[in-house]
Amino acid sequence: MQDKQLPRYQQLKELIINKISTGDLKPLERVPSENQLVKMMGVSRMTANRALKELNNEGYVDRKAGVGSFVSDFKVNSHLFEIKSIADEITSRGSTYSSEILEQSLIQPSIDISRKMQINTTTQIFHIQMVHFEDTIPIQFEDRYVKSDFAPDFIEQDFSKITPSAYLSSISPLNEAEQVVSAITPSLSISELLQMKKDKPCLLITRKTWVRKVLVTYGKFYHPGDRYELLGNYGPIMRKKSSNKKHD
Amino acid sequence: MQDKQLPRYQQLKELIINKISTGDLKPLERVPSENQLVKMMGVSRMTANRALKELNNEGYVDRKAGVGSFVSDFKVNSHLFEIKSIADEITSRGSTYSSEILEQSLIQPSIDISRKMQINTTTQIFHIQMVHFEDTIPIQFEDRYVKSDFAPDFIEQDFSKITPSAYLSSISPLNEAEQVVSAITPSLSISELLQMKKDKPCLLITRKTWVRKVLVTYGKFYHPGDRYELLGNYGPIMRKKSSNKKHD
DNA sequence: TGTATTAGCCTGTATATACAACTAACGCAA
DNA sequence: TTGCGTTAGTTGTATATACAGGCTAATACA
Repeated sequence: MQDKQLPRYQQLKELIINKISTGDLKPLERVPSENQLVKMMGVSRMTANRALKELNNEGYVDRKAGVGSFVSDFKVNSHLFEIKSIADEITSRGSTYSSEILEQSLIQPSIDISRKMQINTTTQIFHIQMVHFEDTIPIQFEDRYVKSDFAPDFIEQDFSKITPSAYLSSISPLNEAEQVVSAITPSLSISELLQMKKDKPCLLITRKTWVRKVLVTYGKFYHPGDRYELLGNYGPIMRKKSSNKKHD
Repeated sequence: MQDKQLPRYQQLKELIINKISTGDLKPLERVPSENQLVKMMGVSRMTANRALKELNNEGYVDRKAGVGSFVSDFKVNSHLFEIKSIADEITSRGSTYSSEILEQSLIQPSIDISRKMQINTTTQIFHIQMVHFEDTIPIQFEDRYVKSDFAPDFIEQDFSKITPSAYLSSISPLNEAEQVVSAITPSLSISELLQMKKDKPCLLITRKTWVRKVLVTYGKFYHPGDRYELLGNYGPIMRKKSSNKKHD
């Protein structure tokens, strides 16, 4: 349809993004160097440089002078309101993480959920409900739906060992997300799960994530208001520093 | 101190950022074109291009092929959790905005506030408390402190005509912000101001903003949980489209 | 006067080239 | 074995050049 061809640096970017998305290139693996792209694709080095530099800015790859370019480890992503694993968050505070799984099944979505996930009611999806604890104190109730074709092995995972978030981003880095934050009074069952006193407020995060423009998960995350807050930093210059990861 | 000189494209960027920060270049004003920078600064066009392109990515300037580069209008900023005027937000929904000012004065900060604003208790600062309404329904209680040297005329403003946020960003675009979102049970006085029922939850946003690395405001913004939510979008490709603004 | 063309400036893209700085790995000498 | 210099490959920066395409305003023409 688009008879107008994309610029060459953009073609290079999409080629590499595709290899990452399909798993052809895995996190921490080496990406073709600028000079390799010059030979392989017949472009000038500046064009290859532009493609890799932009992929770096967008968080797809990490680059290091004298070493090379590598597929970035998407565990550290979403610089702003970090959509990271609640388990990492808890352990990085020096606390002990644990969890309790309440439900993990393949279901027929309700009308409401099918609409939110942009599917019809006959398409089965995964559903998980679990509570995350910080030193035995409940810190999040997770109520999540996942497209079954995106993560066909979802049902067999042991989510006491790896969180759904971590598992899903191990399949493919999520490249788009939307979240709505609100303050609610939790239902009785949720307030009990979170061991909250009656009428205490709850921070509710409703989040959708997309991979390659396709919605893959929809989830609600409930946090006790007195035990959790969301932090966000904004500013023009806010590049994350990459940690000292080993490469092959 | 830094005997190592910065790269030239970086020098260009800082030169322009400086002119924007000091007000030498104002929003929507024309920024030197690539060819002008070539002549003025004695760099090649590609170097000037890189500087302007990066300033564009970082949100400092808007560029348009065939037209030029312009200082961006920071009213539409913070692509993610938008820190925008509550009044704009309400009117853009088609509702009527109004407000009620409860306090507007120059005060001696408390120990707590002086620490949060990184000043000593003898430095006087401005304090404002007001309620923002959407069609006569209270939607936000604002409790804000402002450094007096940043906005010396703050006390004389008529904040029923222009919101504090809008006034402050008219003085200088805020280039850095931090906000913490939490869910609380409001105090009795606040729940009355917001016409909330007893024990209903409240979304509290605590925000600090900096201009040129100096903290200028500290504020708490309370929203009725059932009348307000925060939306955030994340993704690698999410450039905002600039509206059809007139340039000189 | 009204309309079409053109000239000129702007950004976007692409190439070829060059040198600097950094890093890992190898080889060689102490 | 240890230590050090060399070397090859990588990214970072910078220049000069070129053409395409978007936009505006001046110009030429009817």
